[in-house]
Amino acid sequence: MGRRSDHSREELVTLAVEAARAIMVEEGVAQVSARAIAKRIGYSPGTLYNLFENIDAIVYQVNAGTLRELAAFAMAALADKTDPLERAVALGRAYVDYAAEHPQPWLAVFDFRPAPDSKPPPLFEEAVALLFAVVADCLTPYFAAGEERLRDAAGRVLWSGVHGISLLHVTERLNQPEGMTAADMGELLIRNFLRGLKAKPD
Amino acid sequence: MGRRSDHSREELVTLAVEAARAIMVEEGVAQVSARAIAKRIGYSPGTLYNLFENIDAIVYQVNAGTLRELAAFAMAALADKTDPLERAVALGRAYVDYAAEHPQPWLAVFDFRPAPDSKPPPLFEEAVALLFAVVADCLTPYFAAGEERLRDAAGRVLWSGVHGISLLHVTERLNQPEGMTAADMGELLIRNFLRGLKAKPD
DNA sequence: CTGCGAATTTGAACGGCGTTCACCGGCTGT
DNA sequence: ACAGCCGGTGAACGCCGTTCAAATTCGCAG
Repeated sequence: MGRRSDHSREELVTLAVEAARAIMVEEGVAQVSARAIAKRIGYSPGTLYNLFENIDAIVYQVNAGTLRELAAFAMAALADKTDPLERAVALGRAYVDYAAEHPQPWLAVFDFRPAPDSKPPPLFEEAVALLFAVVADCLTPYFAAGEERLRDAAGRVLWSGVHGISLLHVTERLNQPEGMTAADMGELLIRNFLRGLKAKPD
Repeated sequence: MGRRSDHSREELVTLAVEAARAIMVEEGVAQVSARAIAKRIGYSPGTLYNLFENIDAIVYQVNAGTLRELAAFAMAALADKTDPLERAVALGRAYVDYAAEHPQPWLAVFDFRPAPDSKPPPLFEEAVALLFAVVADCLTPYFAAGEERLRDAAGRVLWSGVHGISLLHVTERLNQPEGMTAADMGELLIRNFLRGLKAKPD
């Protein structure tokens, strides 16, 4: 064949990314391959290399969408909450719930490990920075003025902790006691950690 | 060639697992391949399939060793501690430090995802159960008799949290503030969480 | 409407992966 | 000494990512 132009370049990019996401959801990130995507969109593998530098670039696009969706989901969960503690709890629950509902895309985001020489993708920096703004906001009441560094550290700790719970849950290694969901575990972490912060002057 | 017998079957297994570990340490788990292992030990790839069902089985053996080493390292860190809080902190530090010092093998343990249909490997259950015995022990003073379920949940939460910190640290996404190590973050988590537990009757 | 250059798609090809298995040769028991 | 078995071999299969010369179609100038 030759030139076809039944799709514009942009449409093709969208098609490819959507196909990749579909494969990811249905079969896991490991099954996302150039040949599999090409077959789905009715083009040949070579075409993908006119649109993307490599397959990782496609996965990266999918991951970007996943992070955007996660952020939107988390923000929606905060919409009606004003109390800092309740906001923190809701944020944690949203994080764990999103991961549980979209395990493959969520895992793909964190399984993506750029080669050590390649530039670090701005994705995490951005998305996580956004999340941290909210977390830091929830934590502000727990710290005196001038303690922003400590507050930010606490925010990172809290996020890391909830992330760990999510990860072990999604990979089926959390083994939470029956009657308790992964989100409950996250809430346990957040409430006790923050209660510990408040009790700090001991 | 034909039969060689310059190594017994057991020696061959050991050689293969050691070679796999060496590749893992030097180049990451992704570079561990049948051909690479075979080349290192001076045999052909086919030989490995007389010894192991597949390559995952070799990685699994390496991971088993890693978990044993991690457990030993953690236990050693506890040897001179008696106070439950200090034991918990020391355990967390040991976990984070071990991961930081052996990033590739440690990552390989958690990157290993058995196919959903295959039997879940007893490795994690075992190793983590051992770790939990220690964690639960540290947490006992924080719970009344009859609250063992809650205590165990708290133990899992704490481990998950420290694990998350380790993971994000090793994959360079923790972004801790300067002057603060990943182990410090773990300690922050543990101390505040446990202080929160103690303060529970609020 | 014709023809041609440019743009785009293709798919064979390369080297690598896990895995299989028919073959072959050295070891061992007789 | 010799047969037979054990176990190592490596070519082969079907995947993977990636490249690129060739083929084809599009759009435009004349």
